[in-house]
Amino acid sequence: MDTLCRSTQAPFEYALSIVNGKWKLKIIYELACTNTLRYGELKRNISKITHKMLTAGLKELENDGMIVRKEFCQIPPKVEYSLSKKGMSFVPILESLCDWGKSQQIIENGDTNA
Amino acid sequence: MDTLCRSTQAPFEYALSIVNGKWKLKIIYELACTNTLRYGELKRNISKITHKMLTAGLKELENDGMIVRKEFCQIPPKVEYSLSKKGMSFVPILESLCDWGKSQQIIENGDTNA
DNA sequence: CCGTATCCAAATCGATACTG
DNA sequence: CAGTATCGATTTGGATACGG
Repeated sequence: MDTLCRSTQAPFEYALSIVNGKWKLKIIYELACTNTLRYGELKRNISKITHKMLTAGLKELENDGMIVRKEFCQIPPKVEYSLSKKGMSFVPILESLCDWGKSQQIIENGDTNA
Repeated sequence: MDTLCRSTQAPFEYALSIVNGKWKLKIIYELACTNTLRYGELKRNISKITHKMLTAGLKELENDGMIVRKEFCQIPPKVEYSLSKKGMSFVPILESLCDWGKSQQIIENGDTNA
């Protein structure tokens, strides 16, 4: 097993810089599930997240080009968030993460480590 | 794009509970690259990590069954870490993360978000 | 060499109030 | 409704000392 090596380190760090954080993956996951969500919907969907954390997370992901923020100029305000192209290209990784989680949850008993 | 849905949420949270953390993925990555590493080698390889963070991260990953800790009873002590079966099953995800990072780094210019 | 414990600084978080 | 600002409280993190 040596498909990972020093040459993959920079891309790896780059990916982590975007995705590593307490709420980042959850936000992306949520948008991947539902395509488009308003701020309040995200807030309600992501259990335990606070206002502050969500706004911070959304801003960072937007700055990193992962999500698109669409603001409707109206009163009361309305803002919709969705994944960008870049964000969508990340979805397969979320899927493998889910698959992995599922398979490991199933094992979780007769597990003999290597 | 609706391959992710409510039914994948539990596995997703499970995966995050193991892998979400400032250093977890880097530790796993490092072990995936080199198979077996002593504590001191890990410490040297992972840039910026401190003693405290590394020991904490290793312990959690060990508790979650991702890595195997092999202690040699000798003076001076020697401890080797490596990925468990479970940890190894996670490596493909690291690879896709690297691939994704690489492709996005390449784009990073003529990028028109969706 | 590896790991634990401790102390203190710094970053993060949660609740809340306020603006457009 | 969406977002910013602020202020304690809690958590995390770094440096260091010590023990097996």
